[in-house]
Amino acid sequence: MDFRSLEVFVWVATLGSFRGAAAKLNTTQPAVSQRIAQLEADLGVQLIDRSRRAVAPTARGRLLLTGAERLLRLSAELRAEVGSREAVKATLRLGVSETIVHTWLPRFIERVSGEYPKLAIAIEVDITPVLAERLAAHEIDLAFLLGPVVGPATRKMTLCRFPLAFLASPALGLCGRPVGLAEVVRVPLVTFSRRTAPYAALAERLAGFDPRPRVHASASLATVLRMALDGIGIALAPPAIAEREIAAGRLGIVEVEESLPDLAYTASWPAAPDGFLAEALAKLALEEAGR
Amino acid sequence: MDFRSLEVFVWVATLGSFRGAAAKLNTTQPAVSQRIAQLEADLGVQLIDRSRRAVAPTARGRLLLTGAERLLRLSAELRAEVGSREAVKATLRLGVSETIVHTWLPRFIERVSGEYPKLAIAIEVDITPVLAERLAAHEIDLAFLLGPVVGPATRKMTLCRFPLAFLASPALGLCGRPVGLAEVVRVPLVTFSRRTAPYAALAERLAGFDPRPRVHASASLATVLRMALDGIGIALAPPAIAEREIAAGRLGIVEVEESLPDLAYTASWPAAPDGFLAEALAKLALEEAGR
DNA sequence: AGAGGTTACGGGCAGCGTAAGGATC
DNA sequence: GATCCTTACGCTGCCCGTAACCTCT
Repeated sequence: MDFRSLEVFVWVATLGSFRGAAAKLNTTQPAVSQRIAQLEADLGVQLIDRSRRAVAPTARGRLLLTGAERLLRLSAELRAEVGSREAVKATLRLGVSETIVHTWLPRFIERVSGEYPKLAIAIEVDITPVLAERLAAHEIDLAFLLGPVVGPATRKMTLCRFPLAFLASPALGLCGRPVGLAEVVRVPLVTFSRRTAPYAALAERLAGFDPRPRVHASASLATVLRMALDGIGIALAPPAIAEREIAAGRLGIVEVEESLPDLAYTASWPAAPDGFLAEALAKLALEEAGR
Repeated sequence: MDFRSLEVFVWVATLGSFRGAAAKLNTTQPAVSQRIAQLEADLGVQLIDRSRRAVAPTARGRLLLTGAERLLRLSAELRAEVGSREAVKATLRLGVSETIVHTWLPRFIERVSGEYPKLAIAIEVDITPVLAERLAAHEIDLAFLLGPVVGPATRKMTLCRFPLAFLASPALGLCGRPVGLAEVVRVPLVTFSRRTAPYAALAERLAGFDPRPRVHASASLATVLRMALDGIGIALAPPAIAEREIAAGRLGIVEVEESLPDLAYTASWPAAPDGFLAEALAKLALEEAGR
């Protein structure tokens, strides 16, 4: 009975699948089989009921599950307490919204590399709903994304709020004076992907307009900016992602009275026994995002 | 960081010695060295201060010590909770007083073999003070001996009480009628080894007699009985050890008014992280001793 | 000089991945 | 028949024990 076997068992019992546990643990399915078989032989007890398609822990297995989760949690806490950060050697899969990539993610990565030099971070950039799914499927360990993730098995921490603004090329002549929304929407708007919360909020706000304003959506925030820079449309995005362009005068903030809700970004991670590192990184992210 | 490394570390930190830990864990000193070095590399922290003759844990090491003890205790509890007794595979070193060997130890061994078929028990028979020392030195894991063991790091459980009696060969003509102590001590007494509590109690009781009664002491209880059977003296011992001889009429109980204190036997085991099995066996012993 | 910890080296075994086999829906 | 778990097999790497070395008292 070692930590590794307990970890494998916890994932098999939680996911109800040997293959799923193998995928989660970056190993092969026979390796998982072998560890479970060995654990059962070691304890002299059947732990997993394999008779059905979806495997499930037996009564004894459920007993072990709670105990194993506690042991793994305590061992992770102990590691964090006595071990040096320099010695943390692992790979953490991080999902991030593009907004964050263009704001404080570089600072965060720098900070993590300094504090955990042996920690490898695998970054996945995608829109919030995709990341939320991957988080639920345990395919990423930590995500910085828009709004809280629903689901009981997820822990979260609010990181930062970005106000939304209309960003336009100065060539459009909309900057430097108060402008009504009706005037703005004569030019196409360019914003986040259709499946995101800001797009939905914008669509709701524009519902009454006739003719219906044109709204372009891009899954790539960099592309949104590019389109605004080229005068194709007005970007609805956090000014924070375009600091350089605004400072250089290539983009300006359109002074619209009506405000859209801020974008609240949160860190989310599964409340799994290996979530301790994710929580530590979330705290670091909070520090960096707050600057 | 696995259970084995934590166990090795706990013993090194507790005993203040690599060699001592190796002896306790039935392995070699280099193996202990390697495990500690590996644990330190794994955590990226120095855990043991080797600068002095008696090694000691560093500040970080003390942190790890408390956490490791808790983890080991919890894992032992988890094993006991979900694992089957048939699967318990270990060697437990048991120290027993000779009295118990001659009474309920065979029943106890039988019972343990039934409940824990893969558990090997190494029995050491000796007098209580020797066993208490060996217990303190972690050279035995569990002891059934006379009276409680002093020491803060020891847990105990009262098992049984044996009344003391004077056992004499019927040829001496002392059985079957009330006899005063003064008459008894005309014959030499034969009892436990000089270093034991019953011997001390007897010596105190006989302090006022003149001439001083002769008292033979034997480290072997079987020899005490042999001497009584041969009429060399009167045995002061629990009748329970001589049931067969009494039933066969080869020994009789001398009816002396003044009674000596009962012998109270206890199970004792170190409050070490691996004491869980010892505790379970002590409970079994309590059941068998109570019959 | 002796006791105690470290380093070096060789053998054994557990654990993993690949590949083939069997059971269940 | 497709999916999922088990079994078989070869390999790598860890861990242990033996032995030689270093250090401190």
